[in-house]
Amino acid sequence: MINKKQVTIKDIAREAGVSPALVSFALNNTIGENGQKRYKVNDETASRILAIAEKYHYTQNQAARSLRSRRSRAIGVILSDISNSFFSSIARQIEDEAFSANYTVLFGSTDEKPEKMERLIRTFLSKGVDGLIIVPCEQCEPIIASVLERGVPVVLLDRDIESLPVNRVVLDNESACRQAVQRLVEGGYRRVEMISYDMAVSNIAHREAGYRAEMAELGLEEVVKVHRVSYGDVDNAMDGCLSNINFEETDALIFATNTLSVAGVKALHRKGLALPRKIGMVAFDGSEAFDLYPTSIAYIQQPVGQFAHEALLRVIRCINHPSEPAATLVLAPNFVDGDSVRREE
Amino acid sequence: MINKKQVTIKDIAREAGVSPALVSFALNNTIGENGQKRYKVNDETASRILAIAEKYHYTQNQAARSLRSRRSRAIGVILSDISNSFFSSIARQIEDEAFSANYTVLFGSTDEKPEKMERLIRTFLSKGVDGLIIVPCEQCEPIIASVLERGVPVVLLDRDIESLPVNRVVLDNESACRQAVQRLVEGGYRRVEMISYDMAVSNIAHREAGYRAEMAELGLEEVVKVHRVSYGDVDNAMDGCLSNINFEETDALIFATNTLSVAGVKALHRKGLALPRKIGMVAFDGSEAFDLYPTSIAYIQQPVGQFAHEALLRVIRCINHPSEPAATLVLAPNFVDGDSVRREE
DNA sequence: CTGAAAGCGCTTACAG
DNA sequence: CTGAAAGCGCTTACAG
Repeated sequence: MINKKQVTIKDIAREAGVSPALVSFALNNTIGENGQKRYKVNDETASRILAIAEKYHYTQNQAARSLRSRRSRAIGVILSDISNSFFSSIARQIEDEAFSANYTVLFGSTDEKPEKMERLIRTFLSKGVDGLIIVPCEQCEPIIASVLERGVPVVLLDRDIESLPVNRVVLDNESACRQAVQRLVEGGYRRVEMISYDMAVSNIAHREAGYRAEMAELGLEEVVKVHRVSYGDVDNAMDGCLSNINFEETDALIFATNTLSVAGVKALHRKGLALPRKIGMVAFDGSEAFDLYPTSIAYIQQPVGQFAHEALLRVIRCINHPSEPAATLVLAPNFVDGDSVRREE
Repeated sequence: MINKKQVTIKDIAREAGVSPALVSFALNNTIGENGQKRYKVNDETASRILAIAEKYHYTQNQAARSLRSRRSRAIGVILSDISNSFFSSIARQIEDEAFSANYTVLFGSTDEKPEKMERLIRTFLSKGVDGLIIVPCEQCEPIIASVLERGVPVVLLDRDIESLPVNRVVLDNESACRQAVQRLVEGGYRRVEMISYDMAVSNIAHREAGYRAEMAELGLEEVVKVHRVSYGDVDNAMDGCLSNINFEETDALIFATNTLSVAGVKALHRKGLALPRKIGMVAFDGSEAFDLYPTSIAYIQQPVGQFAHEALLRVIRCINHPSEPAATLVLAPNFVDGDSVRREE
């Protein structure tokens, strides 16, 4: 920014008749997170300094501060796609809470591409972020491992990389899908299949595992079937996927992500398959799109607020206490009931 | 970030047997936007330097760079709410294009509150952003004026503040709503009313003005009516708003924003008012929610990509050529047809 | 084409 | 409780 005449600590020091260092102390004590002052400054001089700072609308030069203190008070958040509602909601909450905690946040979207992940991490690191919240994509374990080696605080969000000693906040995906199976079977469906992504990430894997486990538990292993569509043009892929399903046999579908769920309902609609009579379903995450659909759709609700809150909390804690061991937080899903799990007789 | 042993320009200089300054020149020439080199470095030494930098995974310390060059290569983007799909799509596009242009972006959401706007601007400025893209909210003219006075490059997005000498990228809101009226009237509706926000921002004002102007032009001024709901809990507000409308008289509704449109369709649905027989409508922006609705809904489509692209382009141009006069870009809306504007006889 | 020097604005030990 | 000094890593004129 081209600032004609930015007021500096020196200007304030001159006017107050003290040293620049003292101004720095005074200023940072007001900004300090907890009540206690690290460097005690005479209350009187402090308030004189603050008054002058106020008068000139002094704003700290973050670049100088970061350079010297090796802290940027910025964190990087790397998501799959910030225009996906699940991630944009999380982004919004992180933004708000980070702001309150006096941090700014940089967002980046990977589109599930490891190259983008790498570029984003590099950029954010050169910007000097104090920590990273990351939704890992396929094949990015080595990248994240190298970040950890450099001692950068990292929290993995939504998806896990089990082999890494890293903080994580994830959903209990297995139990989520177990519950989905249970409800559908209780509702009168038997041949429950899953539509998932062709993507090697932990949440997808656990959702599939939960589905399989519960089907087995209910003695339905012989009808287990997971259809996988590739990430990208979902609407198209979904039409293709559904055309491979024999709906005379298949009773119900569980969709493994929010995007798949919305695309799925649309595709079923296009095929003229009536919910819940012809086919039952459970979605992952709610959507505005369901509100106007004639049948209320049951879905697995993720605690978005908790995701955001916990991830931020943990990354900040990790910044302030780098030696604490990494922790895993598994959040409980909430099943939201709907008519789409009740076959009408 | 606590970096045990970050490689600096000095380390590279030592290994290459040159001065730190030369390393800086060499590095920045590769990074330089256009082909021409500002400081010419011997090709051989340059490539030697680059090889060493590569070898040690050198990443520039942005804080130092910003402090010295007074450029951060960061821009701040202040929106109403990044979890609103219109804004999150714009955010995503800005993020991508900024990344390609070697800029990082900071996002902030105002929730239409001038205090938040002010805090965000202060924070971003202290972070040293090179420029700002702002969706102004009510009562923030003085704040933005003071930013302009400081010489900070600003582009206003989506909404205008006419009194300010500032760059802007906005929609031709008036023509958008004129068209909406035309289509509804052509489709057999007469008593067209508008549902808008109780908010003093330019786009809302122009949408209302367009509606009024076209109604007048068609000789329907006596049935002009604008209902205003307050920003916040839209679903609730919408129910309240609709309960004040006599649907024996009112023929059709134009909704002034995307949030109002979705809330509107839902509320009409709850009231059991069938589209398009009982009531016609035009939405502002499309929505996933409409895809599953039995009647296809006509809407005014905003060129989201252009919004993002042009705003970024202009803020960067303004950063590089601060003396160029401010310019206004008015984007054309696109009317997407649907059955909701055709009254069935 | 290359080097030495100054300095961006701040914080951080270190003395007093 | 307060001050003087050094230095974070880089870029930028200025000489050569």
